[in-house]
Amino acid sequence: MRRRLLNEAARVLSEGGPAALSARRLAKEAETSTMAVYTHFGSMPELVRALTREGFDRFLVRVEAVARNDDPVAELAELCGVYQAFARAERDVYAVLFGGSTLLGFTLTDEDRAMGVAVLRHPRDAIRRCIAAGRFRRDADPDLLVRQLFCQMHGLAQLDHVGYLVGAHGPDRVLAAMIHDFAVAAGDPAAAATRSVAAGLGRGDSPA
Amino acid sequence: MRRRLLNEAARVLSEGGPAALSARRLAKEAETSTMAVYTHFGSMPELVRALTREGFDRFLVRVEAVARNDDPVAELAELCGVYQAFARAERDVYAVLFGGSTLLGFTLTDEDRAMGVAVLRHPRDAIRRCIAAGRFRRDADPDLLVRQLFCQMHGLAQLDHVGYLVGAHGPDRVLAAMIHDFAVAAGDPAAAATRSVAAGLGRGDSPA
DNA sequence: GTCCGCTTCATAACAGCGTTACAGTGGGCT
DNA sequence: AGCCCACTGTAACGCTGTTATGAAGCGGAC
Repeated sequence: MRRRLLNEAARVLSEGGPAALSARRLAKEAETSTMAVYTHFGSMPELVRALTREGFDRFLVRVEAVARNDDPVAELAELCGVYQAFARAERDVYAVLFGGSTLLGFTLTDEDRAMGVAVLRHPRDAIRRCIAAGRFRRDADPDLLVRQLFCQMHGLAQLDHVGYLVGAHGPDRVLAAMIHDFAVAAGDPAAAATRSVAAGLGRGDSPA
Repeated sequence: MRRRLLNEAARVLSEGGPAALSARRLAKEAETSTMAVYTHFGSMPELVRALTREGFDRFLVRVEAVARNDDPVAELAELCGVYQAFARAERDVYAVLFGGSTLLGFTLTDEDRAMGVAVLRHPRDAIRRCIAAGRFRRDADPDLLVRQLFCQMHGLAQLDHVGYLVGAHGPDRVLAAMIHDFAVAAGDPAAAATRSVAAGLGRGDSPA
C-alpha cells in the first residue's frame, strides 16, 4: 500500500500538478481511504518527504550515469545537461527539491538538503579534474566554483520553468553560454571551452 | 479598504509567511469581512496579483536608484547587489515574482512576467556600456549575457533562501565570485574585474 | 424630503482540504 | 481456538476559498 500510494502520488503530481495532490484524491486513485496515508506516513507532508527522497535518488542515478572521460570540461558540461534534463523531466518534484516549493506545507530538513548537497560531489570532482588536467587555473577553488555552477544551473532551470526564458535566446542557448563562460573564467581557452561544451551537451540526453 | 487590505496582506505575509495569508485572517486584521476581498479584488489570487505588481514596482525603484557612474562593471555589480538585497528583504514576495511560488493558487500571467523582464533593461544597458567602454568584448551579446546573469542572480537568491548555501562559502562570497567571473568571461581583465566588483558591491546597501 | 440606484459589507452556507477519534476487520502467532 | 496487532473505513472537527443573500450607507433626481 505504501508503494502504491507513492506511485499514485508521483503520477497525480506529474499529471495534475501540485494543486491536484490531496489526501482524498490519493485515496481515491489508490482505491483506499485517507487513513492509509496516516498509517503509512503519518501526515501528508511526510508523504511528500518520501517523494522527495525518491526524487533525490533518481537525480543521483542520472548524475552517476555520466561516464568519466578524458575531457573533464566536456564531462562537466554533460553533468549540467543532465541537471537540466532532470529539472525538466520532473518539474514539480524538482521544485520541491531545490525550488522552495512547499507542497502541502512540507519543507526540507537539513537532512533532506544534505541529499541534494551530496549530488554536488560529482561536478566538484569534475572541476578538480579540470584543474588537474590544466584546463582550469591551478589556484581555482572547486568548492566555490561548484557553488557558482549550482546557482547557475538552478537559476536556469527555474526561470525556464516559470516562463522567463522566452524570446531570442532559449534555455539551451543560455545553458551552453553559461557553461562556456564558466570554463573560460576558470581559465580554459575559449576555443577549447567551445569544443568541450559542444561535446558534453551533445552526449547523452539533450536537455531539450 | 483596498489599500488597507493590501497593506495588511503585505504585513501578514512578511510576518507569518505564505501559510499565514488567508482571507479570514486578512479580514480580521483589517477589521472587516472576507467579502471585502471579493468586492475589491474578485478572489484571493487576484489580491496576490496586486501584491506582486507592487512588488515589481518596489523592485524597479531599487534598481533605478542605482546611479550611473564611470565604471560600468562596478555599476553592474551594484545592480547585482541590489537584486540580492531585494530578494532577501522581501523573500516571500520575491518567491512569487521569480520563484514560481503559487501562493493561494496564483500564477503569473505573461503580462506579469513582462514587468519582471522590464527590470532587465537596466543590467542590459550596463552591459552595453561595459562593451562601449572596452571592458567587455566588442562582439559580446548583451541580450544573451543579461539572461545568463539573470539566471545566476536568481539561482543565488533562491538557493540561499531555501538554505543550500551554508558552509564554507556564504552567499556574499558566491555573489562576488560570480560577478567577477561573469566579467572576466566577457573580456574584462581579472584585476580590473576584482576592483570593480569590490567597488560596486561596497556601494549602497550591502546584500548581507 | 423622498425615492431610486449603486456600491459596499456582514452573515451564513457549501464544498473542499488535512487531520483525528472510533469502530471494526483481517491475518498471523501462540 | 483465542488473542493481538496492524490496518482501514466512517464520520466528524476546524480550517480554507468562495458564493448567495440581505442589509446598510451614500449620491443624485425630482
